[in-house]
Amino acid sequence: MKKAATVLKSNSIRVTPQRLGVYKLLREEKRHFSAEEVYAKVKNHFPAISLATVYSILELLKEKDLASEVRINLDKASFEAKKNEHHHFLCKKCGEIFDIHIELCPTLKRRETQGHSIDKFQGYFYGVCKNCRGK
Amino acid sequence: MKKAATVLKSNSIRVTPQRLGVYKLLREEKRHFSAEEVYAKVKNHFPAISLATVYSILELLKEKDLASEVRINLDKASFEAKKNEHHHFLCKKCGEIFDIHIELCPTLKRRETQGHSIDKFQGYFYGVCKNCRGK
DNA sequence: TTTTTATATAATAATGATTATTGGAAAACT
DNA sequence: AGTTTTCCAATAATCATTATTATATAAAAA
Repeated sequence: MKKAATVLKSNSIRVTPQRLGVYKLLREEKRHFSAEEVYAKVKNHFPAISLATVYSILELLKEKDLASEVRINLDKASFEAKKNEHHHFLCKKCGEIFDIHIELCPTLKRRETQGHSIDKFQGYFYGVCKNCRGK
Repeated sequence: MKKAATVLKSNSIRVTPQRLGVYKLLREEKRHFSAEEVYAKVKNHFPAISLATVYSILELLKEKDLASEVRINLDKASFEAKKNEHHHFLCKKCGEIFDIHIELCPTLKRRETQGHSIDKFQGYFYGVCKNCRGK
């Protein structure tokens, strides 16, 4: 895997420690983070970083297609490093988000439906996760 | 179709003019409303109603499964009267939300995946709607 | 390496959606 | 009617996100 700094540069993002910190966090821990969580984590390395900076870095990574925002939670956004198209599952007990890798049916893969042209499709699943089942 | 007041009663919701107003709006105009839009509309009939009341009524309708909340928009919730399971399309040009009625593939109809049990599936489509295409 | 220049950051403040509170009004029950 | 319960309006409070701005810093130029 390419070094994080190289990826940023090749996307014409000026490399700063804060940006590197946020991007590496998303790439290395392969889970979903709220902006607050990113802030808390990155703060360990850069105590002076501010929440607003975290938001602006996340926005930048989104624009450059290095991160994506998931809105399966009703109250706040989650962020993850960009991966192949996949879908999400939200556990209503523990609140954790899981990636769902499922091959979608042809109907959902169409790039057009009812006259609308489709750029992107996101599948959101809700239920109880395997850890919480039987508790 | 049953009268709105009857539906509320049979769901053990005490009928008040405000509740009736909100519920009838969602049932009769079959589109998606933000809380602000519901407020503006219902205000025509009940000038004294407050936004907080609108939120609390929407919450109540959701609990009783008479309305549902859609979060295809990143910044605010949309509400609609409960219908059969369907999916949503958000136009990135005009911001309008359209219902998408598509038969799901068997994979998505499973009530279980990767060990998680699934209550609900929501498909979100993003793109350019038929009205905005070719503009 | 130093200087320059543009951009990024920190530290607020501001905004906008949603939720909590509270006192008083209306409905249901006795 | 009197009592109790629930509802509602009118804030105020909260929480996520965005805007602002003065200072700091990375990359480019000298």
